[in-house]
Amino acid sequence: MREDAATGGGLSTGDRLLSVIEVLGSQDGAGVTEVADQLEIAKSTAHAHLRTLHDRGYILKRDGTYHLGLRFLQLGQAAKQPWDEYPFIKEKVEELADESEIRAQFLAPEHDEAVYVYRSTGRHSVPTDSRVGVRIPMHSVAAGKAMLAQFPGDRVDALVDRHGLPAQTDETITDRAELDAALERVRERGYAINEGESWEGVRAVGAPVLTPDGDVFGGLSVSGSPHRVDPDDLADLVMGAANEIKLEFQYE
Amino acid sequence: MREDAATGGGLSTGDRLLSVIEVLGSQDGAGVTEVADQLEIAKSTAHAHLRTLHDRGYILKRDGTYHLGLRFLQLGQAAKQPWDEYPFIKEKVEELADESEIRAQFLAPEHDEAVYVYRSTGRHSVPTDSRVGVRIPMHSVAAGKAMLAQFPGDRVDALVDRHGLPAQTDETITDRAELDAALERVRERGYAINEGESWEGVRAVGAPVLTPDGDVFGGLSVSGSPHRVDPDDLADLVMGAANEIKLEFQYE
DNA sequence: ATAAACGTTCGGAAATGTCGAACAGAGTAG
DNA sequence: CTACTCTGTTCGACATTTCCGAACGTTTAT
Repeated sequence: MREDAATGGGLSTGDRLLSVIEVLGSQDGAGVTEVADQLEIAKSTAHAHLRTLHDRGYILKRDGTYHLGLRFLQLGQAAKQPWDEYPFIKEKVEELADESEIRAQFLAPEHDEAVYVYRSTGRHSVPTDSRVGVRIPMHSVAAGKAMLAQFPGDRVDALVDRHGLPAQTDETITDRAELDAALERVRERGYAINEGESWEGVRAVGAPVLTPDGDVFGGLSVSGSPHRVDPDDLADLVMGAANEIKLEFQYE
Repeated sequence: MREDAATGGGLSTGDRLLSVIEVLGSQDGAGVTEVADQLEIAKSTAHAHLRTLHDRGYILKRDGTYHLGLRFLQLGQAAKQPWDEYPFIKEKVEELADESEIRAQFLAPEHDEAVYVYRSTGRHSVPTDSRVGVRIPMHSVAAGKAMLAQFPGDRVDALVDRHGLPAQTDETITDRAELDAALERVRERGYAINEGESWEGVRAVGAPVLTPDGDVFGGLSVSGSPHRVDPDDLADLVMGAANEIKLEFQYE
């Protein structure tokens, strides 16, 4: 998959350990042979890695296959902590979902991708945090485009160089010039629209969340089927919420 | 800390990588030198590990120090998935918190420890998932004792051999005979009580959550200051909720 | 009962992680 | 403004480790 480890002073063994973790995370449960096959390493090697993770309590055996253990839940909470420090972000997401009666979400930029940090489906919500932690290319979601539009040009350049503009649907922007035009429109309007660019038949309206200093802190969006998402109605709501978060930072 | 890696076919490099992750997770942010000092390894070694994690997108630099990245949030969600498969568990925790008007939680047994999976403080909750993912010795919490009481004797033996009975407060059970007596009482009554054994001034009532097959699936408990926690009132509520979860499994 | 698949152990060859020293850069105190 | 200290970074060489393949034991399927 990646050869980055050898290139540039990384540790290939550690790299492989992470690959093993990813294999276990991307499916529910895998055995020694399955891990070895997927990573194209010897069974005995896969076994050694799994043993390391098991001895340390990071994975466990259930029904004869290995699974990620709850230690990752602890690490995940630790990783999320910087956002939990500002509880009003989660509150605003819930407010937004309640008022708009569609899904609302807050995404954070990380390593040039957008990551779902909070999500709410309003008062009548299915209580599970579906999609939390999921990474998605920034150019393919409304909140991501809203953030991109705030980045300096060279940062966008670097991002596109590294990841390209992978298509999620037929509507995804895959052309650099088209992206620039879209970002320019976002800056003019102050909000971004996603018209089936990440999932067919899903429309979203997103706005950037800035710190008082003007740094991009994340992106806020609401999404749902097109007939329930009217940008003219929702843009002010989303931008307002984003701005309220910005103001809350003042009192920290 | 641990020398387990060398002993028994583990990979010491991978072991060290996990240690680096733990250092970053146990505090907010650490630099190369700090990691090296804490693990007593060369700065250049710590640097190599951090680079590996950084190149793979697992950690990131913020304000000049390294922090866990949101990729761990994704792994954490994957680790939690087996419980999210049964949404009624989370629902029952919330019900329990609403009805008792104190905190309610569901803990899962893993690697001989109890891990907070769900937690609710009722309708007027602070919405953050505080304590989720935290690991705690089973003998020191109500839900943990409730689970322990269901384990076969040799499993309790193995657990005590491995971890001992570390004290959290002056009230924590640290004597094996005393633990056995306590577990026997739990079995008689059907529920466990925690009287300041994990935190001073916190009382809890817990019950085991079993599968229809009789396996221990987890533990449910409510907790709060003693004057708000009357075991005679709450035991039936907690045991009832635990039993309802058991019944829900039937329809899966 | 036989076969096939899986997890596990082991030794040796080859690859790689570790260390320390040296370099560069940022920040601070004088 | 300079000197000093702290940080993060690079590099080469040695020693350690990882990795593989083959063989063994165990379970599941035919």
